[in-house]
Amino acid sequence: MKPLTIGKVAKAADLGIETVRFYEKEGLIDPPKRTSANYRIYPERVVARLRFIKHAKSLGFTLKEIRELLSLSQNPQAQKSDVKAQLEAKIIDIRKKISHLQKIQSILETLDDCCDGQGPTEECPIIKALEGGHETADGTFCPDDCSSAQKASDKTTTVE
Amino acid sequence: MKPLTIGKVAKAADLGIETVRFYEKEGLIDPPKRTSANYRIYPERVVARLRFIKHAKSLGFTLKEIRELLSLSQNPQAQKSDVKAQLEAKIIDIRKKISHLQKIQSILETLDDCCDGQGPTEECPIIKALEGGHETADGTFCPDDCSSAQKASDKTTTVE
DNA sequence: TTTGACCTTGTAGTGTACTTTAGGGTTTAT
DNA sequence: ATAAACCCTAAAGTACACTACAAGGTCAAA
Repeated sequence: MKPLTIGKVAKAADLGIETVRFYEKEGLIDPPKRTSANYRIYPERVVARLRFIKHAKSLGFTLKEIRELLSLSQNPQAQKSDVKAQLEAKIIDIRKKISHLQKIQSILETLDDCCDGQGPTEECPIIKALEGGHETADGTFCPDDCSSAQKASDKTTTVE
Repeated sequence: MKPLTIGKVAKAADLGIETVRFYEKEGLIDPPKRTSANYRIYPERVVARLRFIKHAKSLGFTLKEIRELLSLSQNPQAQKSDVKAQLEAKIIDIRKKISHLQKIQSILETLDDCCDGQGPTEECPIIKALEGGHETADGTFCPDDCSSAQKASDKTTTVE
């Protein structure tokens, strides 16, 4: 009755039409059959697949990783443990990102503490700290002596 | 005596030559004067500026934000509180990223727990969950009923 | 019948931060 | 003198995931 055109599947999966075509081009969904007017007509199950893509993406999987997950889900030889392994790799990945951000957060907080926010930027300890400092093994900045910079700053700004 | 050419400042700041030229094009460092052969000759202080850029970048600032920080540091009208405000905005930014990743992490762990990793992918509860589910206000996936999916899976896989 | 909503293709643009390539000229060391 | 090491420009390429545009063809309703 109602052929499932691209606009309908896009709406059902809450994606843009262009995105659906893009996913076809990227091999994430199969090229569907066409009407005589060359319109794409999809089977119902493509909606679940598009939802899968959307949800996996929101959990931090890249399209490349999603392509792998989809091929696992379609391969009768594949084991659930293969999917589980991909998932666990992503968990590790996310944990690493979190701990990197936490490290950055604590450095930013240190820098924030080292400036009292009084006066012009000429003697700004934050800027001074970023001009000096060094990098740790992972390339992240690390201030050399923020606390002493704060002391110096205190001395110059608290003389009354 | 030894003119500070682009190769020397790049090395001193631990950046590629191309990156230094790129930062000039992007307005992060001033165009330096040139020799008669059109070679760039830098003042000493450009090294501190490049180090500043590198360090700020490693703390999660974008080039655009760094440009703003640099213009604050050069503006005699600017207050330290302006720099501090930028820093605090970035801290909030990083905190948001961390909490988003923590949310994702817990969802991924839930999904991981809901699969025993036994057997082929046909009945994979992880894939099933990602095809269903819904999105929360921020667009992140949320499984509908992972525990019940696990129960169903248990039933089919533990019959002996 | 004509208007508007839908569909088609291919190509180009977006943002971020570079990196690479092509095709030269210059300086320094041997 | 010549070769290696350095410098120059402009443009294109990279990765990621779309998004927009141009220039059409098709379908349903008023």
